[in-house]
Amino acid sequence: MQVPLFLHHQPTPMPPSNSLIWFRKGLRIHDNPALDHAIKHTKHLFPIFILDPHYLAPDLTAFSPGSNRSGLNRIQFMLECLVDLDSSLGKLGSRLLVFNGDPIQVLTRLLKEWDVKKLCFEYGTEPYYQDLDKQVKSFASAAGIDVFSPVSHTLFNPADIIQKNGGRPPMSYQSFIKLAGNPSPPLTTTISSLPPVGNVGDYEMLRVPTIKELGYGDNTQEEFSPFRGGESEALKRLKEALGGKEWVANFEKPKGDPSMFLKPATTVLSPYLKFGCLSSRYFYQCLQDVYKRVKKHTLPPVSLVGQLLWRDFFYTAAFGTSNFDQMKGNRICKQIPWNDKDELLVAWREGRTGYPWIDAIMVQLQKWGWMHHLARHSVACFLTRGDLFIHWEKGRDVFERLLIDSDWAINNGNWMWLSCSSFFYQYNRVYSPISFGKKYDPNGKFIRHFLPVLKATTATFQNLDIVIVLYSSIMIISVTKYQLSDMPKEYIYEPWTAPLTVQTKANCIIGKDYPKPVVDHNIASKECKKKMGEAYALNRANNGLVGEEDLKGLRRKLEDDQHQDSKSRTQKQKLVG
DNA sequence: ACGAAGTTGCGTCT
DNA sequence: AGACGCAACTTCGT
Repeated sequence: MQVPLFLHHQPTPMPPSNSLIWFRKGLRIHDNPALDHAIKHTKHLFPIFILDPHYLAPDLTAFSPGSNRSGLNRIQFMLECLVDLDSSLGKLGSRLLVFNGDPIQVLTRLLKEWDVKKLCFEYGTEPYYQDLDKQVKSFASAAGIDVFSPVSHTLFNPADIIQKNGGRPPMSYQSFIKLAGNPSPPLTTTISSLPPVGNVGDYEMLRVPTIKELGYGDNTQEEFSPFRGGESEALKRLKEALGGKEWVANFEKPKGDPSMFLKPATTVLSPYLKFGCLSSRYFYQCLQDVYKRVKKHTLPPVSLVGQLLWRDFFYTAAFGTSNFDQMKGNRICKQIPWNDKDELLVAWREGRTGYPWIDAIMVQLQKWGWMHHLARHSVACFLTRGDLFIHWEKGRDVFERLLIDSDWAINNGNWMWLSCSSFFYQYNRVYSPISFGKKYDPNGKFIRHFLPVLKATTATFQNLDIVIVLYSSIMIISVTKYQLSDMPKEYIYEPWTAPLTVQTKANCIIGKDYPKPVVDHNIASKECKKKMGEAYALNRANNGLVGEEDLKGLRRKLEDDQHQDSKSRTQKQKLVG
């Protein structure tokens, strides 16, 4: 049923006044309870978005172009979301007012100067929003401003689930499902027009800025994400996905092919859910509608609906766990003596581990800001418990910066999952950086696509710029030298095993044109499993309360053991030789 | 206390 | 393609 907007009867004696909707996530018109509420009984509506310099100021010291919090792909994606939102608001007789500055300062000033009586914004469950919103709400209540802050980013209210579970978030998916039940349906109101924007006073009205205007103009990124931001794009993408009825009904997440990139094996709706361009409740309802029209469909956890529930599962766990984004002081996180080998971290980050499958995925991350979830698993396992034994927080930082869909709860949750720090504990199951990719893509098409030329790392490109100026012909040679694409498929996953004649013919000498593997997977994974076993034992013995000193002690012991092992390996090799 | 189950491992066998 | 051993984790429910 559609109700004309200004006929809503409000049992309030007050005359219509000014409302402000503050967009943060939830960059959409459809199923937007904060917007729906903001337009009721309202004379003027001020729709605002605040560009926070703490988040967006360019940072030249970061390892990739962008701000200190985000790479360029996600900033670009967000700006596209804002442009689309502005255009949608425009069609309804309004517009998006964009401001620059500290959110609290900007917001409190605007509320005062515009005589706002009602402030609406989507509830934020992340610590960042919890802190921010506490300040905003206390200001509003002192100033006599009504605040409406509905939970509409997730299917459920995490607080409800935690309460139902006796105050703690459920730690397994099945127990979460049992508690969750069915989500409430999305709003059905269709907005046909919006109250006019009031007099904005002396403010200079910014349009949504471009990447260049934000000061990232001289970026060295060579290829941008193929995914465009915005609600319109989200709904288009959703419609396309839902059109494949059978595909939706038969979707099984673990069976997806991580090497598909021209036509990804998943919906790629995650970035739109992250920014709230797509309502999770609307998506959920659309999926239920498809299920009703087919005979048989897959079920959680592997189905598409199951994926939405995973999202809520992690949001709930994150909301109910202090220090969710770190190992120390995190009740649910195993204390593990990860090592601190920066050169290995950088090799992983820049896609030069010497394992083409791993490196190609990391290049896809740099260029596209998106990879298939199994590809994420593969590289996350490799960095942490599988091969390099580097802290999951370091990998988390890289993903958080570069993924266009990076989402605080989900990203941290998955890093704990993959590193066997929480949620998942079967550390003996290690992804092979060789055979895992091979089983989907035996010819190495994915590798050949993402590793044909030099990677778009800042350092490399800075060096190259100089080369271009001075010796342009040499540059061309050095680029072609890095080709891995001609490596025969027998060796594409393990190029170091190719005979020198093959390497020469492929124009790719291992150790010179493409790196040698940074670790031997067979040895490294065995050592990692052993370390995990000892770390688990320590956590068990200390009943989860592992102190700094305990961890230091175990780290020393493990390093000694490893030293002994490698010594005996060398001796064995000598004997064999 | 105990058993069952757990979104997505690998290698080897048939 | 599917089953099994590998070696064994935790959480949840009884």
